[in-house]
Amino acid sequence: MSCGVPEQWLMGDDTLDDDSKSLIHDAAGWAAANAERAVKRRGRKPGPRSDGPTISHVEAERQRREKLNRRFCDLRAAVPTVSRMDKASLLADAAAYIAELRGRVEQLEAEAKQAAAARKAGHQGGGGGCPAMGMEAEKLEVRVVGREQAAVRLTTTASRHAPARLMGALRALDLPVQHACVSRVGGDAIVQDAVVDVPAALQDDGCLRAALLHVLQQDESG
Amino acid sequence: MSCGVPEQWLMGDDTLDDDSKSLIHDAAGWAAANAERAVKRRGRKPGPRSDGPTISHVEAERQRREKLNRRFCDLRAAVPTVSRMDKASLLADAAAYIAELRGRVEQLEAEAKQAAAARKAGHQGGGGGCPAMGMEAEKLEVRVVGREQAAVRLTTTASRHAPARLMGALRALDLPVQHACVSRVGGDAIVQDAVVDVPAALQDDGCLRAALLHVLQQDESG
DNA sequence: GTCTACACGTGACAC
DNA sequence: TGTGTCACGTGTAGA
Repeated sequence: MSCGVPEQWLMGDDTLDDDSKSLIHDAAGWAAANAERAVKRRGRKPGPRSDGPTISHVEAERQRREKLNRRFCDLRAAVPTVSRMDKASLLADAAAYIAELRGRVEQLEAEAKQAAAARKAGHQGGGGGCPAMGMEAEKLEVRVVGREQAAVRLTTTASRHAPARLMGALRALDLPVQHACVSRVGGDAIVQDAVVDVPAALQDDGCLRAALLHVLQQDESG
Repeated sequence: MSCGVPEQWLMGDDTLDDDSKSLIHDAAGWAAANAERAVKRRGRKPGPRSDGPTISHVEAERQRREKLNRRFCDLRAAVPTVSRMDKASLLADAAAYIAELRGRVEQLEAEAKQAAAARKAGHQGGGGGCPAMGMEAEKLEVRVVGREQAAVRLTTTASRHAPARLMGALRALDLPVQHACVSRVGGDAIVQDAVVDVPAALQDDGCLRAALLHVLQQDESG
């Protein structure tokens, strides 16, 4: 098996099939197993015994010890941080590792929850279906310039993803962006300047601005 | 202490201060402790012994057993899923619990890495998912700069509304835009430069680029 | 030599 | 009833 123990644990029962079901209850079988166990035998000697009903008890206890040691081996394989090859230290390390893992799970789950909450926020307008919420801090300026182009400036203070909103609105109106510049000032204020192509039907400041505002109000998410 | 064991574990050493440092090496102290230990004494009888140098060995072994049982108690407290009050079962449950925790940590970390890329469009198309159409004329460069920011450059030639796509992708990944600049050159080629905030989980060039590409591929419309 | 850790056989419970 | 688990004292091996 060789689970990494120094040279002990899982005593010399190498020839005994470790099926954990091979119960040897007759004296002959136990004697054979005991003879093969002679190598690297630690504990007390068998001593003078009168073979009675206790011999099955001895074997049962032996198998119990084997099972326990096997479990120790498994646990040792499951714990990556093993300070010493000691049984007691292994138990302590296992408990510490479990605590560490649980802490990491807790932190990761909290992060996931927070991220999900932050992402879901805004999509569900908190105070009723008024789509104009948050527009108080927005200002949209539009000026048609030249023959088929317009300059657009959107200033926001409470829109985490205002760039996506403006670009999405321009796409919704099919206004190709010729140039754009986004700057965040002071953490939450965002100034966006853009130059877009404008079809003939929208070459009016008020008309274009109304169309853009209408589309912007459809997308209040962040 | 009462860590939840049935009525055993932490044998009748109730009067012995469990400081794990009270070494009783003199015969009188051991005799007193042994007398108080008389209640609920399991194991073998003392038998006819000639009080010699073994008495300290007995006490040392006793303290080792106590320490081991204490560790068992601690481990039991750390494992929430205890099937049986058995020592071997506790070891197996601890190993299983560690495996479960590790699996959860792995999954959560993977989820955190992927951020909310899967939130935009819920599982579209079961066929492997190679929507590389139209991507030949696109190039995305990502470089994490500074502590929590990244520079992104998207160059496109066949995407009429590439600005909306990039900003939408940045919103989908919840990457706030600090600065951005869009320039159209020659009619259909568009160069976009942006500086975005990046959470700790995505502060890796390859990881961030993969996430952005994945989201960009969801939005091939124009 | 001491000290630490372990396996063993064994008596005693408990179900 | 036995069957399973535990604590105990002990012998032993390594540092």
